Amino acid sequence: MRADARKNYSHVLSVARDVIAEHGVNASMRDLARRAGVGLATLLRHFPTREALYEALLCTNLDALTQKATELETAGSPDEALVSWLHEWVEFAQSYKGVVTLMASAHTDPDSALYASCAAIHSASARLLLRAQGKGTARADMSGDDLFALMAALGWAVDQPSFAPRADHLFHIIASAILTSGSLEITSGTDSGLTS
Amino acid sequence: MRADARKNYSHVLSVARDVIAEHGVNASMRDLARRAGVGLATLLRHFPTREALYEALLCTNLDALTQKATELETAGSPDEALVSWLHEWVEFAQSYKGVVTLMASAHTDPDSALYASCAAIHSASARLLLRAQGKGTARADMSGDDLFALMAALGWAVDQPSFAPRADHLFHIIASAILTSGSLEITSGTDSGLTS
DNA sequence: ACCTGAACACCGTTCAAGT
DNA sequence: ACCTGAACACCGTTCAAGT
Repeated sequence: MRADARKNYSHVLSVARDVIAEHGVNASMRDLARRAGVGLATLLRHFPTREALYEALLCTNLDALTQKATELETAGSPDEALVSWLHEWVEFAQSYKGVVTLMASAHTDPDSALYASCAAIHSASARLLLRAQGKGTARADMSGDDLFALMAALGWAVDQPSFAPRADHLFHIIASAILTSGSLEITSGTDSGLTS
Repeated sequence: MRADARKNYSHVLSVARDVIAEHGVNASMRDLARRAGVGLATLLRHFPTREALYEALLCTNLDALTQKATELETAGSPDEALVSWLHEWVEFAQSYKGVVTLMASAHTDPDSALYASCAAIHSASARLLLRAQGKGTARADMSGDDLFALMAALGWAVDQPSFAPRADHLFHIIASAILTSGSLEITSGTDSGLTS
């Protein structure tokens, strides 16, 4: 890659970070190009699709997320690990408005630039679930697909402005729906160690 | 309303039913007008916003839904009523692609044409929840807002093509997250510990 | 009263022309 | 190699002109 190209590439990426923080993942590409001071066609050759842009934008976050999952696989109790993982996920979901919807549709489209990242998160989740199920602390009648769907649904909900105020509580309800018992305090008021 | 206006109104509505069944709630208004053989401006004066169109389109469904809720308030056990209500909701959510997202954003916007319908469903849900909580068969630490958020999240999930195959099971998981025990089989043998 | 074409300001895609 | 303006086919909004 030529020097000017590289400069454009990284500059667009940094401007994109600001723009989607403001307007969410459906922000206008044209507007983004304008704010980056670059031709629209230039932006689109670096990132042919919206998803390609977000893949580049989120790859470090997504890698950190799956990295965290592998750490959790050997640390602490299986149920605590699962809850911690869920917590990480929700924090990620809240980082950029609309990112969950994007990933939910990408994770079944092998052509999507986000497909691999989704698959990684999906399988990391499934491993943590399986470990907890082995100990009997997670619902036995749940598949990796179910867990991913619940994660996506929870992530979508907390992303809605109207539901965001209840995010912590919704997290708690979903978490207790996944786990079978014990490790999670149900009683209201106490913060059940969800802070990472 | 003049005769020709009335004819346009109802014809647009019937064409809209087909178009959104095909393309979901984000179908192009322009395309809809074309298919209805009517000027775009005409369509937009009958239905100034997309939500106004869907309010007119869904009002019978939505009325039937809240009607069903009031019936359930006095019929059967509170927990069974709640599950039946949840079932009705999911069926509605699946009737038109994207309708849940539309309602989730409408339900906090008093200016939306769908606001009243959302509020009606919200409060009907809250009443059914309260009755079940009175009998101790629904989580005590859950508000009407939480229930509505869970309903929306579930409705969103089953609307995603990738999650639709697991719709029944996701329904089951969410239902058992709301209820405390008993009427719904949760996991084999073990008591779920979901009691509040 | 009601309908309509057209102008407007957007959007993402594509490509020939520039350096 | 890489960038860019412009043309293209869309979108929803608005309004003056028609009946």
